[in-house]
Order: sequence, then C-alpha cells, then structure tokens
Amino acid sequence: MPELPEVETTRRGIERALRGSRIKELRIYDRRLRWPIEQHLPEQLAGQQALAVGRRAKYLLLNLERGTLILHLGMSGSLRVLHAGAPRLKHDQFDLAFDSGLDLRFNDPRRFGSLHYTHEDPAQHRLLRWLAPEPFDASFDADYLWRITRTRRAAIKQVLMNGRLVTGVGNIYASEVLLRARINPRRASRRLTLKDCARLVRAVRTALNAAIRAGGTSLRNYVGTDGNPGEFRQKLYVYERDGKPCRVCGTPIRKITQGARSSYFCPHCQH
DNA sequence: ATGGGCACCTGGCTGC
DNA sequence: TGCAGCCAGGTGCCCA
Repeated sequence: MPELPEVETTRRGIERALRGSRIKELRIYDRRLRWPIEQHLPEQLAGQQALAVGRRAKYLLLNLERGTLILHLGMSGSLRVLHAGAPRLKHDQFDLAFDSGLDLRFNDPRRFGSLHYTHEDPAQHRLLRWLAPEPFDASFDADYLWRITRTRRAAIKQVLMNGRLVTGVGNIYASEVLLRARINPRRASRRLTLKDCARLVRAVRTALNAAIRAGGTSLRNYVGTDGNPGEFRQKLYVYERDGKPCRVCGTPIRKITQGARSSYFCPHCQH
C-alpha cells in the first residue's frame, strides 16, 4: 500500500506523538509478518526512550537509546497512535505501548509488513544496504538517472519500481510520475535522453511532494496515524483512471500490464 | 549482471 | 446466496 508519501505522512504523525516518551512494553499479537518478529524483542525494547523517527525509502526508523527499530508497512500496513486500552481491531499485529499513555498500533491485513531491530548503523542493515539514493537527495539527479539507465533494456516503469535504482516510488506514483514527465511507461530505459532524465527527476520530486502535502493517497487500507485517509487520490492524473479523460488533453487513459502490475498512461501526452 | 517470475497473505469485488 | 477467479499500494529471492 504505502509508498514514500504515505510512509512520510506516517513518520511525521508518529514523531509528533511519541518523541521523547519511553517504551513500556511491546505487545505482539501475531509474530507472523513477512519475517517473524524476533522472540526476545520485547525485553530488548522495554524502558528505552524514543529519540526520533526517521525514514529510509519506505522504511520507518524509530531511533531508540540503544538501537533502531526498522519497520516496513508492506502493502496493507498502517500505524495509528491511540490512547492505551483502545479496543483491538481485526489484523492488529502489535502495540508499542509508551509511558505517555499512548500506544503505537500496527495493523496489517496481509502481513507483508516487517519489524526488525538493530544495534548497528541501520543504513548497513541487510534490508537497507542496497537501497538507491533518497529521491530528495542531491545525488538523485539527472546525471545519476542517465548513468544507471544507459545499459538497461527494461522499461522505465520497472526501473522506477526497483528500489536498488530509485527509492520511494511504487506502483501508484510510478504512473503518476511518468505522466508528469511525459514519458511512456514502456519506453526502454536506455532510450531516455538526458533531458528526459531531468524531467523525470523533477517529476518524481513534485509528485511525491504534492502527495506528502495531501497526506498521501488512500485507496483501500491506508490511514494516517490519526486515522484519517490521505487526500491525494482526488489529484491522481492516471492511476485507476483507465477510460477516463486525461486531465491534460482529454484522451482516454489506458491501462496496461507490466511485470504483473498495472500501469496507467495517456497515449497522447506520453511517448 | 540483468530481468522475469514467484512467493508471502487476506479481503473485496465481479461474474456465473 | 455461493463460490471461483482475479486483483490490490512491496520486495526478497531464485532461476535462466
């Protein structure tokens, strides 16, 4: 479910609510996430203060005094900040209870999410080590995109979705970004010009920024930490708009399948 | 090295 | 109403 804007919206909500408070208890309701939650995690976390909440790609990083919690929302996960004792709902997987009287609750119907803990530099964790630069980092620029696409035959949509090449862009925003950059999702990556790469970098940043400002996109499960849905859905140009008129030129939006995922594009605006 | 396909899991919707 | 089939926001891993 969540791509970078939803994860960033979640990060901001959590940080505001939890920064500085101390973990009382990790209550695990179901350890069977994408990787089973480590058995002895509760003892390791109890008593630690939450110093800050960071983000790397779509991972949330909860900085504690002695280590870092690495949390991924998967396809259908969401985090909410609740008052202690709030009734449990179906698919609640764990609660991180704080001494402030607030609980951080993870709900994830499909259980594709994950929770890890490390005492080391989280950037060196096996799940984070290979990730591409952050989209808002200066190192993610037209030259970078041009360089990594020179020898690739894969469609540009696939490159946007590959976390080792580009981070933060998932299936919704890949289509949205390509519309904004006026590039057809099927274009072979190595056929991109330097100017295409420059437009693409700008499009990634503007699309992600606009979605963050709207609190993310809610389609099925996603809610922010306050329980409210994101409002970017109304601003989508192409995603799940097949057959509807392009907001730029009026041509019907087309839907195709790439790598078993749906792509949406305007056959008139994108080449 | 690259890229394609599968796997993990539950639920909602469609169409017979 | 029931049920089969398909689809859904991610990504690690195996194989050619």
